[in-house]
Amino acid sequence: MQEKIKKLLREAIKKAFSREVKDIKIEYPVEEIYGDYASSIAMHLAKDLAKNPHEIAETIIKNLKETKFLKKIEIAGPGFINFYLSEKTLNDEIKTILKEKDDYGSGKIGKNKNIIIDFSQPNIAKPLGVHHLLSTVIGQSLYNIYQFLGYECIGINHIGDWGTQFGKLTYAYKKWGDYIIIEKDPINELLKLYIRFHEKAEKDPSLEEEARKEFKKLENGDKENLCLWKWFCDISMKEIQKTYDYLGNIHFDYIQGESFYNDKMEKILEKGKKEKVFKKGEKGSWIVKFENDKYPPFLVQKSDGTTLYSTRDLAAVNYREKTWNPDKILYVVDVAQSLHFKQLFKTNEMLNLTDAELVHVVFGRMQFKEKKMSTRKGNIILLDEVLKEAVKKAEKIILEKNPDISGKNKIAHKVGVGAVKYIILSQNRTTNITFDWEKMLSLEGNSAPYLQYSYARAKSILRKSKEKPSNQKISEDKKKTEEKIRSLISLFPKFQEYTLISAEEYKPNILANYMYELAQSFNSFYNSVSVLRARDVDLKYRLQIVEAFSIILKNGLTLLGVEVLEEM
RNA sequence: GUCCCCGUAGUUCAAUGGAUAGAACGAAGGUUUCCUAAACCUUAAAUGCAGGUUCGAUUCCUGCCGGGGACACCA
Repeated sequence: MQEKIKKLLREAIKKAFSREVKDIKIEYPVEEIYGDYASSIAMHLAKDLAKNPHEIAETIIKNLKETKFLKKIEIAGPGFINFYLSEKTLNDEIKTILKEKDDYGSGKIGKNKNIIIDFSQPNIAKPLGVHHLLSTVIGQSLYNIYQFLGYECIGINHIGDWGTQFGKLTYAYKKWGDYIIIEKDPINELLKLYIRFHEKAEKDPSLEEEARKEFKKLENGDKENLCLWKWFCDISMKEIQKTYDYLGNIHFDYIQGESFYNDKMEKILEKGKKEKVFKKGEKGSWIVKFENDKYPPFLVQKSDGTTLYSTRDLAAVNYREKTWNPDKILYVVDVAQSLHFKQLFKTNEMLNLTDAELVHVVFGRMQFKEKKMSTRKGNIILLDEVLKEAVKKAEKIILEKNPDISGKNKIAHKVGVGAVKYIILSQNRTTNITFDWEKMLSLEGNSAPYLQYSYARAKSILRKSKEKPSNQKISEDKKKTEEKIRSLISLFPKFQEYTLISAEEYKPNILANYMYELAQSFNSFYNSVSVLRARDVDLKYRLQIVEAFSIILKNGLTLLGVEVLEEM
């Protein structure tokens, strides 16, 4: 709809003023009385054309080619053109929804395009903390959205399974580790070793040097260290996978950690040095320098000859280009790494590794009210712990609200986990997120359970509609009924539009906010319009609306990775 | 010191340069003989400060104040 209006406006402006307007923005008016869509184009053109906006708007309207799908067009305020969709357009949309079902809202704009989404990136030997939710859930949602729009998506988990940290861990294990204890509770015991290392290293900085030596041995293929490394990885991944499973709907096409690039970095280093993009730094290290010192130097090889995160990222860009020839690569990573990605992207340009669009999908930090969270010090809120608490809370509420329902465990799991995911997804990713237990465990208001509940209500109506009609007489406020119906169905065509904007901006919260608005409108409708007690045409029509609503809600929640429930 | 991000009701968050700055939680009040009250309906309550650009600024620019982060041998 948005696109259609855009096109019509563009043509009308060309015809009337012989101007090409590239970027016409179609807005959603703040109030329903201002229509379903609006454009402020007349005001933008006013200065250029030296005419007043009203006049321009009138001329544009006169030149609109096709307006049959609209009920009316109005000029309002300082010169807005407001578009009102006709009932027929909205009803046709309902038919489309009922026909397309699970595919409704999907698109083809991504046809023949592929996109790599690099997300989650947990570290080996450390448990998933609650802050890992951000990359994992945002990344997965973008994956779902892009796939829905027709892109071929390649989800990669770039796990942190290489680097100096393994030197630290190896050193710590050799000194204080115990095989049997670790096998019993791998991640926690490895974490303890890691913390112990940092405690000791604070007093004795020479340990850092020891750790670097261990890592160098590892990188040079030392058998013992390699064996230990492999073991650390295996036992950790098993544990991490358990958490992903519990979170649900998390899917990676490839798990290619940093170690995956061990044999792929030499080529990049050679290329960089040969092309003089890599320059000699201090003590025999290699760095990239940027034009006008726009960014600080980018270290790509350490003075002892070993590699870094940056080296592996460059190798990854190269590998991904050669393997998939992607149109885009998204890095769903914390804002703390902004500079790193700026340096990486710029270096990519200098080395010409790929012409794919590289995007750092940044998100804010998770902040904690009480203490600073640091894996090194061991105060970390575990993701498992948060999820389990949320499920527990959901269980409690089920027992209060609907104690006779069957499948309580499953429902509690979907509600609890969904709620936690939704909190992350409903927030604009660029602002820092404040963690607090109360918020994480909140199951009302703007939350996943609210949406799931709305869905369950809709499905309940649909189930009951198959029973025999009550045939009671009802009196209803006709005007109010019409209003509620209009508000609800006019939101339907926007599903696709918001999905598209979410993808363009890499912001699932745009979709989430729409879903909430839709559910609110449905609940308001539910409250004042009776469906099952309506008759004949009304009954049929209202059932169609309810079904259409349920389809959109399900499709949208699926994109967010939140599961719907038939009953709750 | 340099650079980046963020400052919106009591709290946690929305708001593609547009119309009366939206929600949720919390507070005050109301709605169940009727499709699931995990709901619905009212009320009170906010753009850090000072300039600038614009017909129009929470949004763009400058300065200040406050918070977070990054600045080569960690990732």
